[in-house]
Amino acid sequence: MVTLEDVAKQAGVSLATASRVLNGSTRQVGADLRARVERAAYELGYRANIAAQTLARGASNVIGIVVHDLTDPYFAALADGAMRAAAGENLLVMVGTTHRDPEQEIAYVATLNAQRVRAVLLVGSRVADPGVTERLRGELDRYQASGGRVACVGQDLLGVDTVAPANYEGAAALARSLAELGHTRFAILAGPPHLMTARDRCAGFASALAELGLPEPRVIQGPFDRDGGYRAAQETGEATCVFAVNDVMAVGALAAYRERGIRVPDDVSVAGFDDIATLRDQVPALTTVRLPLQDMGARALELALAAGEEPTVEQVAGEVVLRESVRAVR
Amino acid sequence: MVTLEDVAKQAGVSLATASRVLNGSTRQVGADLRARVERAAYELGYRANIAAQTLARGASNVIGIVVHDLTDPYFAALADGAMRAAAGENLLVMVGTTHRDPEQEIAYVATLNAQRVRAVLLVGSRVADPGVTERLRGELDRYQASGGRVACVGQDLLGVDTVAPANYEGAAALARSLAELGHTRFAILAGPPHLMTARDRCAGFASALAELGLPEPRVIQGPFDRDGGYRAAQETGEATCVFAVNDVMAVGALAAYRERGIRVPDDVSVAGFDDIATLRDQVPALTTVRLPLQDMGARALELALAAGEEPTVEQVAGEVVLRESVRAVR
DNA sequence: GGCACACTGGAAACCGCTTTCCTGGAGGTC
DNA sequence: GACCTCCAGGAAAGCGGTTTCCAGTGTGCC
Repeated sequence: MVTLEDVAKQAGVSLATASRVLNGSTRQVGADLRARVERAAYELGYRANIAAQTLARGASNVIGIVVHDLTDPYFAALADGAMRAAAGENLLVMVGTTHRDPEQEIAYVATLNAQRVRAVLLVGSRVADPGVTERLRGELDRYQASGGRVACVGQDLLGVDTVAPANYEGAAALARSLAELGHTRFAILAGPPHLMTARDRCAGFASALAELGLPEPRVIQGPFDRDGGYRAAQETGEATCVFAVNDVMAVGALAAYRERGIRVPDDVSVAGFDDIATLRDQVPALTTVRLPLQDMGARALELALAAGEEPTVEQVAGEVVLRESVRAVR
Repeated sequence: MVTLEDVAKQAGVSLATASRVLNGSTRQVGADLRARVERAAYELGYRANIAAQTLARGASNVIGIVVHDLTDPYFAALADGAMRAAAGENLLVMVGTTHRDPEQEIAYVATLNAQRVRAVLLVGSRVADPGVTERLRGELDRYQASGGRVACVGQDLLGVDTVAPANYEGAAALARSLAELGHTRFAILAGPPHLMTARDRCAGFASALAELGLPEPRVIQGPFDRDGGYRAAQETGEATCVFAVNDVMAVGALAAYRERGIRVPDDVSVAGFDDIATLRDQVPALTTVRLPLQDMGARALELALAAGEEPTVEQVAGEVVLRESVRAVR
């Protein structure tokens, strides 16, 4: 491994000079020494040891992103947005996937703290478990105490900068749009009760229905993924309109109805949430609530990096997008 | 920031002892000292500084994965497989996305080298540009010379451990299956000519047709993504069977046909490649060549970590999966 | 009882780089 | 011409760990 010292020696200069030339510094270096150093570095194929730099500078150029599942396009889009923003700031990205295990999430924060990453982005729904939240908070406190920056995408549960999609309001708006089409008997594929995102969307939808004086929707819980939607769709009974709390579940529901010969939207209307790009070509096209996922990811990074005294919570509105998977009744 | 020295001081032991207790070592430490150190570390909330550890140990516990685009489910699946494998080995993962820019890929290798990561995984098609390949090779050489490990998923172009999907053979097998259904007039949505993956799949398909004595397929080039498939599908003319070199393009093609009132598979059969999980619920279900993407990602990491003198090239077979997007003719 | 040996604990060298502090020379001013 | 300032270059002190080497102690064996 060629070190800075090798370069300095070959160029016939001091370590300090070589460092100043190669790795940026406010100090000037004379033209000929500078050239000698650059030449030596090139000839030797020098690559700075970033671990050493990080140690000496006391600051790294890495950020960490913790997501639940990269193969879920929702997280992929958020992560991608954050990574583009990071690339723009010349930051490297460390990605951890928890596969929905909150313990893993806590462990990642600890590890990223040990790595002294500049910022940590927690992407994905918080869970409604005070114990877990408490311990996560503890780990974050420790990290922040040593100068780490944190932002999260999801719920404002941690007292850190947060990009919060308007799950409740978005679902409520969707409910009103669907009610306007004449639907009265609703079902909600609600996901798991401990996931705040699922819960908020479910609650928003249900409360909008209540405000309109419509009958209570049938709420069917289950996993937050495609198969969860598929299975929950078996139990929607008489409902003429089904709201899945995310697009991936909605696609599962579409598959279930298709198999059973139930036509969407003729027999039942289906709506999702998120507006996942990969699913835009579904047939029938999915009615959903669009979230600007990439922007949200990028914004979270910005929030984390901006110093901000008080934690900022940024609400991101969703936009109801009516497509062919729903139709008007009567 | 609490350092090991703080812990040692609080526990009343030497730095060496504290290090041995907390950060793993072959050496034993007496029970009471051990307990004192652990207690002090806990009380102070000590987190080892990994940059320092990396520097001192001369080896990091990080690997790098370079992909083209995380929001493309193909890469997401490969990356996920690799990340699961990495988690099993207790390695952290640094992910870089090139957005299909080969220069970015080279730059990432340089950066990851500077980070002294344990291994680098290059995921995604090589490009048919000798200049780029040459420079990438140079950067990899440098990295490997200093003990770095490299593996790649895609083509065996770099003289490193490679997991190589059988693009040519898979496409050929698909062509034979489709020919068996009676099709004779084919079109290939071929993607861009410089992408080896696209090129190999296209060539495999075409040559199998040739061997069967069938007329030459119409080859339509374009981008490797959904919109590329959508646009290319405008030009398939008289073909009764269209092969898109990946699933995402095939979905684009399906959308194009749908819009134009061309029924799949009644009017035209469509097949893709990869068997992307997120697209399994497409209607009509996509005929494709299944690749075990997650396994491939995991395997690439294994290859990289295993010392291997000679670079291993591991062929991964694809499995033709016939679904409703194709039908027999005549 | 004496001696070799295994083992635990600590001092200190080192990993590769940054940055402070110091030195000497060039240039400017009165 | 003396004095001051400014600046380029180098020596060396860290950054926070790991690990080698050494010393001291307790144990086993003859």
